[in-house]
Amino acid sequence: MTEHARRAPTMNDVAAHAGVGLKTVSRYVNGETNIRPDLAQRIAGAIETLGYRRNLAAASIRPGQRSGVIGLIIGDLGNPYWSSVARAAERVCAERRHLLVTASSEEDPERFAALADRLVDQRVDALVAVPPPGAESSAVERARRHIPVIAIDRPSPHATCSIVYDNRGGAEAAVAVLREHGPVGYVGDTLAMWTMAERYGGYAAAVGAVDERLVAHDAHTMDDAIGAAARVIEAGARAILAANNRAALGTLRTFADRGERLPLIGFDDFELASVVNPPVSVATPDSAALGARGALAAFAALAGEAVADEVLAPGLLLRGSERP
Amino acid sequence: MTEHARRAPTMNDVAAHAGVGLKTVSRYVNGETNIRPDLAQRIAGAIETLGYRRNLAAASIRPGQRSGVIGLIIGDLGNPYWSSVARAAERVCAERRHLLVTASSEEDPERFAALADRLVDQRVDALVAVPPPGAESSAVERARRHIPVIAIDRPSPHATCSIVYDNRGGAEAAVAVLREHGPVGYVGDTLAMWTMAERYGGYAAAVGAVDERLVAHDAHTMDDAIGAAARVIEAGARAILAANNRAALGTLRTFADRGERLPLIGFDDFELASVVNPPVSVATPDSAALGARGALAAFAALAGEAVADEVLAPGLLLRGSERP
DNA sequence: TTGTAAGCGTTATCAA
DNA sequence: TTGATAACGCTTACAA
Repeated sequence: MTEHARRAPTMNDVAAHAGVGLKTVSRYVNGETNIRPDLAQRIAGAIETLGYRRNLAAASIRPGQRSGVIGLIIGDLGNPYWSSVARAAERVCAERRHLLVTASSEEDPERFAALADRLVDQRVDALVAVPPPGAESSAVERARRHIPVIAIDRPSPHATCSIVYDNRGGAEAAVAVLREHGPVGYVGDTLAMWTMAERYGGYAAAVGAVDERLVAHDAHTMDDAIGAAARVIEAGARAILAANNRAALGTLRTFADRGERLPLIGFDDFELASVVNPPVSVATPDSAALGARGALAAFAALAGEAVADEVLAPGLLLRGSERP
Repeated sequence: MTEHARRAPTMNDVAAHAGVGLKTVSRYVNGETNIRPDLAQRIAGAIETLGYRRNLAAASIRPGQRSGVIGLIIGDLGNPYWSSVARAAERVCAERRHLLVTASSEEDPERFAALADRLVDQRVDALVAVPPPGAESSAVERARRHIPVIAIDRPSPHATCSIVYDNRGGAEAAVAVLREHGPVGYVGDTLAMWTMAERYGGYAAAVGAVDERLVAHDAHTMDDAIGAAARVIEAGARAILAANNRAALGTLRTFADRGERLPLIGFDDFELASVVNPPVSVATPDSAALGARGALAAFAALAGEAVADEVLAPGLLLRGSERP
């Protein structure tokens, strides 16, 4: 039951048990080759019988040594967009035999700062983070003094580098497709979010003169999105750009309520987007690519390589809903 | 650029800078109260100007000290079911100011063992893990000698305790609802998976005499699931129990292909299950509860409290698809 | 090839 | 209340 309460055997215990010096055990454990075979045997036996496991935390406190752990701060692990980022980052870490500590900021600057500080204190080797809107800068700056910090999804001026999607370009491309059906409406969330501002910027650039009645920035919740979509449709929109997946779902719900469907392109892919009828087209930042590139940049920075900002081109997945 | 290359200031540096003893800084950093205010001031100043961050990894190597990190091994972070487990566990950890290292086993016993070993080596305080089908026992047993190990989703005989859902009961309840419409078909994955075997067991118990033609255990991929569902329907099923969400999606696709819909209850909730028409009913192990209870059990074990196996009752979410 | 001794950054002991 | 001094489990000179 309380088996684990017993003091864990140390490298010293192994050395004593095997009747060799401490350093020889260290060599063995670290896979160094120059060890007499019979000693190696004895050490292996001692490790086995004692149930010895090396203490990586202890090994890593020496300067120049790394912990083999990467930190990741995303918005919310429960959101498919973010969990996809995390999964991709985890995969890159696993290939390099690193662990990943994942934390959710809930887009709260204070929580973000606390998590970033904690991760630095825990001595993760590098930090991949989605800076929340607002005053994240000091937290990033602080972390940056100790470890490489890669900002993803949104840029951060203090990060080692930033990897973001071309949200603006994605919106422009979507509008270019929708425009032929008539006035394009826009349903999105607050412009305080960098991604939203970028997407709206792309929309505005593509439509030329923005008709404010065709635009909604208050799709904060699903209900808000439903209302916003209804408003935009009633104002005369003949096609809709929904600037995130909540807005897209709300718009779909509004279509159902009104018994009328308009050409629609959403933003951010969502599960089952391909299952509803017609399948929903989306301009989608490939979240997996974000996570993967972020982790890769972290490893590059750790290896001392130069890392540069990246802007990943958004794919436009046309599945059918962009047509009348 | 390479700001972080500089050697990080240590507690000793702070002590020297503030002109106080090492232990006094330690006291200050650990929030102990018996410190002369003026010394506290000097220390705070030194910490600020030096940009000192304490090294939690170094602090935790002392026996009896904990790392403040919990390990979690799930099937795949990219799967909403598992990411929901992770998110719930993370939330419980965050409340207790702990970090969570999440790793995906991909249901591979070897990968699982490697991850469990690594997490123990990294000295996480406790391990919450989903044991993959097959020979996980030795890995759990090994980890168990060092730290509490909580098995979730599936039982493990070597774990400190196991927290699972009543899959059998959920399947029985679902069949009880579907039965009135005629022969109930079953679409699921291999019985080598503990959860599948339990669900199928519940199905078999509820239908009494199983008609093998109405049963498919080969829904490994979405395509397989589509084929399996078609077979079961053609064999005369008048209602379907889909034993995981892939099976449910495949069955929905088959309905669409055939232009015919049967009463359906799925297993494991999925995003947008409530959005498709009609909304899909599911017998759902509340994955969030699994993660939360798992983490809570880990903390209980760490606190020296007795922990016991738990079987969480599955909820049956009837949304409409269970009717003709 | 092997082992001793000196750290690494922190916490704990204990005498001042 | 304070601060030498000794751990903690490991790695790394440096000898042997």
